[in-house]
Amino acid sequence: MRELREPLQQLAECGLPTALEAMGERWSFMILRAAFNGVRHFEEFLSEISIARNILANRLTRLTESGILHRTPCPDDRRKVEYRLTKKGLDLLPTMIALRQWGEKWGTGVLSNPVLVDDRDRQPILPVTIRSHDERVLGHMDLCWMNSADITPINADTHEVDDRVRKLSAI
Amino acid sequence: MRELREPLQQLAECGLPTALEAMGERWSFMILRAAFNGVRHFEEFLSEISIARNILANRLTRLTESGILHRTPCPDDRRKVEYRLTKKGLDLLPTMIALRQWGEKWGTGVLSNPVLVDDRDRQPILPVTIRSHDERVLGHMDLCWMNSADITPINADTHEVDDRVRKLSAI
DNA sequence: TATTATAGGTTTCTATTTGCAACTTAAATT
DNA sequence: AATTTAAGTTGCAAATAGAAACCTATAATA
Repeated sequence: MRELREPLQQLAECGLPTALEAMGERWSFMILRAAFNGVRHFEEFLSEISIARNILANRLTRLTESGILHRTPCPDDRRKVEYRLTKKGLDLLPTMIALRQWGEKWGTGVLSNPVLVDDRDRQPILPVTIRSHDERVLGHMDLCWMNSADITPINADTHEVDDRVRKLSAI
Repeated sequence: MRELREPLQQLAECGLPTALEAMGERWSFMILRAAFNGVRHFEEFLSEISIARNILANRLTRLTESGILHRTPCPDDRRKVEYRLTKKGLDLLPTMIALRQWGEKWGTGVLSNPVLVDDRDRQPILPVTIRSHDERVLGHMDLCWMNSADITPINADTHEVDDRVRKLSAI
């Protein structure tokens, strides 16, 4: 980010306000976390999170409206409703993990247990970081803003990393 | 995350509530974004963000109290106060970028410009992802929870990636 | 079949938070 | 000395959050 300041009139146009409109309300991230942990029903959310009924109802509606959750009445028990993460909702996982890791790192030294591991090798995941196109880990001093028109395109096919990322986000 | 559900009683103990306590209020992320873009003074925040004076004052105090911003009276102009990101605040960059990228990807197809690039090669950064200890990009189906006591330690020295990350977060 | 329990809400009312506008205080500029 | 700037504070109205009771449809139980 350095000395280069993002053109400030355009600050309003970035993705952050959009994201906050969907996820900026109180409890939204907690509901999301529960959903990632397999929670699917109203009463289940209610008992996992210490949230008021009406607020939960409101948030679930809003998360559904914004396409983060999908609401389906259960065919087998018609009292029940299933809330499931959509692709859009699942795509919030990096954000959520990043936020959570930050909380763990800087919070009151509660060493978190259990820990998130890669199912394949059972090793803890890395801290979420910002990476250059060739996967180098970047700090905030390594970043700057550029007009997208001024960027020299590189041949993405020669970069299998980009492919992996593209493939992942196309699930 | 798969079928393995995080022990739910322990849901309360993860880093997310901590993080949300500091960053969960309305405007906090917008203030953070402004700070990352070099905004440092009260009136400057006020003109960049469409926030009310009293709310801004309140948020700046709270962000300062939670150690995300550092507040210093300016020596050269003693009316002014400087708010600067601390290390703890800077460490929120991956979270913020992840959130922003999500907003850009799923928001109303406003192709964002300017774009964040690596200062070194002027190429756009990658989408923020979750990675295994050996840098593989992981999706939510690749993750599971494990008791930290049950994890087989690997020799971190043989993994230069971990070193890079460790070095970065030690700035 | 009648009764009770469960699931997923809604309603009502109160407390807290947000937001606007005006005011304040100290320091710098003209 | 008068004005402007910076960083707040105060007072008040509107919006939002939260607790508790209530409601409706369905399912399970006696």
